[in-house]
Amino acid sequence: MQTYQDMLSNSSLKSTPQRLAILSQLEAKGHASIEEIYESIKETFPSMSLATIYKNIASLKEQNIVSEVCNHQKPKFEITKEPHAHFICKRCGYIEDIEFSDSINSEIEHKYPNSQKELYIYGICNSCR
Amino acid sequence: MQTYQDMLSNSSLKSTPQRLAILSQLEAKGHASIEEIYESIKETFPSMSLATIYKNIASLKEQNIVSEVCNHQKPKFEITKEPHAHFICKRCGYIEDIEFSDSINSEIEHKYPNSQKELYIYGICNSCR
DNA sequence: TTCTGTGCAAATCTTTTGCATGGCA
DNA sequence: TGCCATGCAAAAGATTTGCACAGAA
Repeated sequence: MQTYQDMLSNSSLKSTPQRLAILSQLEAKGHASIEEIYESIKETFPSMSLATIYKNIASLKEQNIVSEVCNHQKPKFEITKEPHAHFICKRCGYIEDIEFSDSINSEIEHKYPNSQKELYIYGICNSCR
Repeated sequence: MQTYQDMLSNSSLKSTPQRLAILSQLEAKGHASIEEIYESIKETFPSMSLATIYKNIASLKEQNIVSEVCNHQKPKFEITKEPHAHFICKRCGYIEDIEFSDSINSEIEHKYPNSQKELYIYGICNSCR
């Protein structure tokens, strides 16, 4: 299993406490917005700057270490994992990782071959209903 | 077939040249961002204000006359139609309306009943590849 | 030691709001 | 005529940038 250190040294990015903190927050929360990452890191790491989070999310995205998840509120981020689908609440922005049957996956692969695709379902989650 | 006038008078919104212009731009373009709508309306309707577009998109969304389509760039909007799926390019934001087989639709309906769901596929479009 | 990363503050967008005026029903 | 809608300008929010200093390799 790859550590954050490994992920960073395999990329062109240096390992810094700020980057490790961002990655471990993303791991803990699963999905989080810039502001959410900032607020929770600040508690234990008060010198962390918001600009640093913006810059690092941008470089971690470029290196494909984190991925952006679209929703109807603020953009959220997750650590890049095996390809998987998302269920996303249109109202509150709640995100859930989901799996589909092989038949769906192959129908979609057939329609959109080699397109690095991700499947999303936007709806209203149980607690918003 | 419903005209824009009909849509507006069936809602609580008055018919104004600005609203009609926004709806006809959305119809012409299929999908467009606030800025794109603004730029193209301004050509023939220079007094149109950007704030008016923001306000109207918000009220047209509330009335479910237009819908928001998430992508990795700026939010885009479309006139609300029959439920349908979208293919969206992660790189350039290109949006295409798509249809799925009944088997996919029913598998998804089974997993997420009554959740006003919309299916999206994010990938890389042909011209970006 | 070198060069990238960080933090701050300023700059730049983007979006929202308040208010006086205009225009639809 | 009564209200809702518009346009402007200001305010508020979100994101990016420049630069001097700090710290990873």
